[in-house]
Amino acid sequence: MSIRHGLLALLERGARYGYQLKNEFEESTGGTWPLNIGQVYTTLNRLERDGFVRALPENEGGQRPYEITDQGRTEVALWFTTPIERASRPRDELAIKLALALTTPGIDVRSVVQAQRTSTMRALQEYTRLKQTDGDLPWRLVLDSMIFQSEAEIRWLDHCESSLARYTPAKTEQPQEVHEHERQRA
Amino acid sequence: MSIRHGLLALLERGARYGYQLKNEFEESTGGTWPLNIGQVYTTLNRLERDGFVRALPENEGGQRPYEITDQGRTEVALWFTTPIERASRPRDELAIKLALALTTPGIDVRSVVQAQRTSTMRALQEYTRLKQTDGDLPWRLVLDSMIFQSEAEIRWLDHCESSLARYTPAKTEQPQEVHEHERQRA
DNA sequence: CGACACATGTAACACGTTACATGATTTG
DNA sequence: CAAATCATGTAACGTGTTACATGTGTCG
Repeated sequence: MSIRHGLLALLERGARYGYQLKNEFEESTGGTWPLNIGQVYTTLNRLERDGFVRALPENEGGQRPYEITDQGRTEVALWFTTPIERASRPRDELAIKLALALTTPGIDVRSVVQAQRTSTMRALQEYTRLKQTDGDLPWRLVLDSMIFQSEAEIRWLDHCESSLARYTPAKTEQPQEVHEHERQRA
Repeated sequence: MSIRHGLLALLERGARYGYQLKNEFEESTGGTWPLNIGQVYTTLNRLERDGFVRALPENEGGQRPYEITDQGRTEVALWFTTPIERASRPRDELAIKLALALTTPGIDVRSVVQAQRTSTMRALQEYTRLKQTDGDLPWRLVLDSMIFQSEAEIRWLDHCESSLARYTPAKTEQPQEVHEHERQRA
């Protein structure tokens, strides 16, 4: 529902037409999440269907602006004041993947973890590099969000690895060739 | 694509039928992400359509197990070895919300941030409480993931607030004797 | 003129959600 | 017997993605 509400929030600043909405949406997050223009028009139709926006007559430039309705304003206000619960967010694919990797035979969880960490660290470096660039406050905060999330992910991956080490006897990590795998568990 | 790949990974352990898959999927993440049973059957149909699984004949118990195909095995392996990029994840609704709140007139960003923090901290407490309970490793790691993410979110929210303070002159920070309900909007 | 940005829209499709319909088996 | 659990499936709908079709205006 981010696009729906996002566009609605943009319309609260005044009437806008599709192309404008796409640009302002992308600008406000520094192009972090590109928005397909087609999506804008379908979303606007749905918003109109639900009574949150109203299409204005086509203007001189051949543009078709939309304006927000009172119902739309209520909806935006509700969106802003209602916190986002973790349970209502999409399933965390990475967590699912690792959880399943643990119990899938023939999968080396450690290499899964390591490949992910390498990728995430590269992303983190790119975000940090981008931070040197200057931009407006909204964009910088979005970027910071990515950074905080990446850091948390790396920490979690490290944590997974050490939890793993505690549960499964290390294979051939270093030259410690103890035959741990013979050990039995109660 | 988490369900699709999740079910496929479960099928790599052996043939399973729908109901079984639902249960194993939920168990492996400790019920963090409940899975609608209807979704399982539609997903199985799509997986079959795409050649990743094969329906087996109905057995004595009236169950209809599916088995993974070679193509399916390749797909699972690819899933496990390919890191998940941040760009390929769903848009971060919270980041979008805050970015837009900053430039939406009449929205008090600070209260948005605070409401979210309160909610997130409550969730974090609940996760921490759950950690006392015992469960298997996959579930504990999923829980840890939620904890790490919540902590990162709180850190980010704090960071947003202090960035905000640097940009907009603080209003009435300490003595909150203002009757909030009297406040007018431009 | 040709390329590019501006601007609107549709169609087909993917995944996911909810609700509904149906029946068998187990258990208090 | 009634209720709960097990088990399969379908229908309707929602958001989001991609690709396509179309047209105007501008600028080198």
